[in-house]
Amino acid sequence: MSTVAAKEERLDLVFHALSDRTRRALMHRLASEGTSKITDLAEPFAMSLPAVSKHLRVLEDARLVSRAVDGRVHRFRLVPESLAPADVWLDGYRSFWEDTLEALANYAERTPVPNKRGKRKSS
Amino acid sequence: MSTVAAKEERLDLVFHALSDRTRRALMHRLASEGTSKITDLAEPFAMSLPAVSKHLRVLEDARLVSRAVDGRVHRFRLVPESLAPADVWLDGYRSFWEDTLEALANYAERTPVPNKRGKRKSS
DNA sequence: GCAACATTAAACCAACTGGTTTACAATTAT
DNA sequence: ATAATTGTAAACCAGTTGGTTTAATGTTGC
Repeated sequence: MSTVAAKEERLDLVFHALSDRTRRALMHRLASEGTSKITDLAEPFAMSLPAVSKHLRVLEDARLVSRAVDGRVHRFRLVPESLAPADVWLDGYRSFWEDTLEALANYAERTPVPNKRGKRKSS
Repeated sequence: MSTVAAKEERLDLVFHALSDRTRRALMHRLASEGTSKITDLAEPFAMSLPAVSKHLRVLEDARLVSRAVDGRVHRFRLVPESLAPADVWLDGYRSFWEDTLEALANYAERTPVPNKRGKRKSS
């Protein structure tokens, strides 16, 4: 197990799950509120319950959330460590874009443009 | 500009672009080989040129690559800093899953399993 | 037992995806 | 001028997505 193809499959699932703002919002709610049942999760969204149920299924398939069925209520919790593969993938490019931003910052320093947003790096 | 909705839109585009292994492979090639024309990029893939062309368009829409037309050849280069929004989003959850992994690592420390990878945190 | 509740299933829909093939337009080389 | 090269456009296709509405299923409370 843990073949290259399987890892690519995981990345497909995770990135796809993250590509919808409703699903990202669901994750956000689970992160801040902990375990929640689906009716509560669905409440703030302007869409039907089955729609939210489907979104949760997509997140579950990507293992980004897990489900605990307790009687008639399904409780979801975040499984944030499932984001690790995506993070590791991005890691491979982080040096790349930090170099670019660094270059950009250096350029900005030498250039007298006033509306420079102070998005400072620690280094 | 830079509204919440616009940022969500960017995340939608970036995560969607990353959710396909062919597109990730294209990014990988651009990262290792620098600027490349589309015929060269398409060569190792078992699909038609128009298919690769479409994938590059998706990456371009997400601003993950940029295109420079020079005569009849289109040269692509990576725009890795466009990964930053996705990285920032993941950042909001990193502490979460690192806590989990830390707990897992602590557990592993008390458990005689040898193959623990030394991914240390600075803190 | 029965009504209310929590959730999924099923059927449907329009739009999008990832791929194809064939045609076209533009540029370059001979 | 003509042929080869580079790439997109267009038309098409099967499958998926994100949503709906209307059942149906299982649980819980009275």
